[in-house]
Amino acid sequence: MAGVNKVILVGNLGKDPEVRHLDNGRAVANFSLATSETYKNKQGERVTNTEWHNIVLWTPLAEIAEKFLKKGNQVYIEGKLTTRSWDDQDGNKRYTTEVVGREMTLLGGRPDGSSSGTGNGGDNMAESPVSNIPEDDTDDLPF
Amino acid sequence: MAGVNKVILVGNLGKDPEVRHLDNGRAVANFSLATSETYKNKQGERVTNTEWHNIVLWTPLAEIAEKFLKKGNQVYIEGKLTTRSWDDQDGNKRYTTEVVGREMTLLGGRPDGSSSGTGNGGDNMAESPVSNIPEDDTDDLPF
Amino acid sequence: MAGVNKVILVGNLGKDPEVRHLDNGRAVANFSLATSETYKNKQGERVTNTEWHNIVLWTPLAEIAEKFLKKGNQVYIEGKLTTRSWDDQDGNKRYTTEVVGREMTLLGGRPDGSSSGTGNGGDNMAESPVSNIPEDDTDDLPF
Amino acid sequence: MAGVNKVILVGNLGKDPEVRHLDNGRAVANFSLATSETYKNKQGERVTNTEWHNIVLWTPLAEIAEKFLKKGNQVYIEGKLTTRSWDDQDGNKRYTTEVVGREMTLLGGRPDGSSSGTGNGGDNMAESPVSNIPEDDTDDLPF
DNA sequence: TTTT
DNA sequence: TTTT
Repeated sequence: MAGVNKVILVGNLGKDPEVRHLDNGRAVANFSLATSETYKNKQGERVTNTEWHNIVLWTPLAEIAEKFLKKGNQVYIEGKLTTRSWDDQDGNKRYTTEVVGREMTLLGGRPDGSSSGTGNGGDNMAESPVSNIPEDDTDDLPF
Repeated sequence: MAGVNKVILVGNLGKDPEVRHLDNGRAVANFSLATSETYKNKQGERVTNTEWHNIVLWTPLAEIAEKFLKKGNQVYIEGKLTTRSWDDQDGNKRYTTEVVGREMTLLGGRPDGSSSGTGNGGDNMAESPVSNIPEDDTDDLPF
Repeated sequence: MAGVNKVILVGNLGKDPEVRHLDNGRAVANFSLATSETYKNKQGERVTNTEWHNIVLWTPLAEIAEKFLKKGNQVYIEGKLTTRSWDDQDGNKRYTTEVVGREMTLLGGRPDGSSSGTGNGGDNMAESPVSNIPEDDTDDLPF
Repeated sequence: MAGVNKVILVGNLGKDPEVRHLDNGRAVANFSLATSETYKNKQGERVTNTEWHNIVLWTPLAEIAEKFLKKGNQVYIEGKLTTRSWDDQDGNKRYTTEVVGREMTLLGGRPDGSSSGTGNGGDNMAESPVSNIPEDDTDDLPF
C-alpha cells in the first residue's frame, strides 16, 4: 500500500492558464507546461526535445496561477501523476494523464516584466513559494 | 529553455515486466506500476486510491527488470515523463503518457522470497540501486 | 526569494528512533538513516559507500516513527535540509545539518517480521504513506 | 543496501563560485546557495526563513558554474547529500554536510543581463539543463 | 493489474 | 549505527 507518486517540473507555460470557478467555491486552473532538454546528436547538431505536460491546479494554487502566471513564465511545479479516462465520440475509452500540482514557485524575474516596488503589492510575493501544505505556525497563503 | 522533467515513484508491479530484445542489441521493458495512497474520507472510512503508471525501461535497466522484477514487487523508480502519439483504428490521434525510468531500486525483502546466500549470485545485487548513470570511477552495472 | 529545499531518501535506520514528548504536547523523533550505494571500482571490486543522515520528525510523524520504526527498517523519507548552529565546549561555533521529514513511508515487508493479521491492529497501516500534508477531504492521520 | 540519496534545490547563489582546477585535470566548484521560504506567523507578519547549503560541483559542472554562475543567480540543483569529517584545531572531530550536484539548470533570465543574440554563443546554452548524465545518442556537454 |  |  505504501506509495510515492511525485512529479517535479521546471518549465514554461505554453499559454495563459484557463481558470474555472466552481459553484462550490473552489477554482481549478489548467495549462500546458513545456520542459525542454537540449543535447547534441551523433552528427554534432544541437537538438532540443520538448515535452508538454497537462497541469491541473486546485484552490488555492488555481487563484495564484490566475493572478501571476502567464504564457511564457517559467515555473517550478511539484505534484502527482493522475490518469483519468473518458469515452470519445467513437465510444472508445481514452486516457489523459495530468500532473496535479501541490506546490508551485514562479521562477526568474518579475512576473510580467514589471519593475519591483510598484504599488501593486501582489508583485511582492509572486516569486515566493506557494503551496497548499501548511507549515508549523504558518499561513501558507501568499497574501 | 531550461527544463526539469522528473518523476519519482514507489509502487508495486501489476504484472511481470514484458521485455523485448531489439535487433540493435538493446532491450526495452514495459510494465505497469501501482502507487496507492490511503486516507480517511469525511465519513471516516478508509479509502485507497490507486494510480497506475506505464513504465518503460531501456538497456541496461530493461535486463535488470527482466531478471529481478516480478508481479507484486515494490520498486523505487526515477525517470521522466514522455507522451507519444499514435493513430487509432478510427483515425484519431491518441496519446499515451509513460515514465521512462533512469534509476531503479528494488525495495523490501528478497525479490521472490528466496533466502540470501543462494548460489544464484545475481540475487546478491537485486536490492542494490541500479541505473544508467555513471559514477566517478565506477561501473554502474550491477554485475 | 523563490526557493525549493527538498530531500528524498530511501535508507535503513541505524538504530531505533529516540522520541521525546514535549511539554506543549508535541513530540520529536530523531534517528540516523543510512543510504548505501554499491558500485565496482577500477579494480573491479564491489564497493559500498554509505552515507548517514540525521533525521528529525515532528508530530504526527514522530509518533508514527515511535510506533512503527525500528533499527534496520527501510523507509522512504521526504523532507527539507536544515542546518542549526550551537557552541561547543571550546566556544567554537558548530553546525549540524539535519533532514526534517514531512512525508514518510515504511517500505518492504512487515515492520519486524510479524505476519499480517495480528491483533496488534496498528500493524495494518505501518506500510501506508504517512505525512502531515492534508489531502482534500481526508484525514491524513494513519489511524 | 538499496538506497536513494537525492536533494533538489532551487535557490540563489550567495556569492560567485570558487573554482579550483586540480592537477589531474578535474575542476571543483564551491558556493553557498540560499533557499528561502516565506510564510505568515501567528501574528500575521510575513517571515522569511532562509537556509544556506554548501554546494560542490565537479567537472564538467564545475566549469559550467565557473563560466555562467554569479552571485545572485537562481539555479536548480539536483544532487546528493554527503557529510565529511575533519579535525579542527582543538582536535575535535567536526562534520560538514554538502550537496554534491549532478544536474544543474540556470533559471530565470539571461545569466548576467546580457541580451540574447550576442555572438558569444555560450550564452545560448546558459539556460539549458546541464549534467554529467549521458543521454542516449547525446553529448551531455553544453558546448 | 499491484500492495496492505 | 543500517542494509544486502
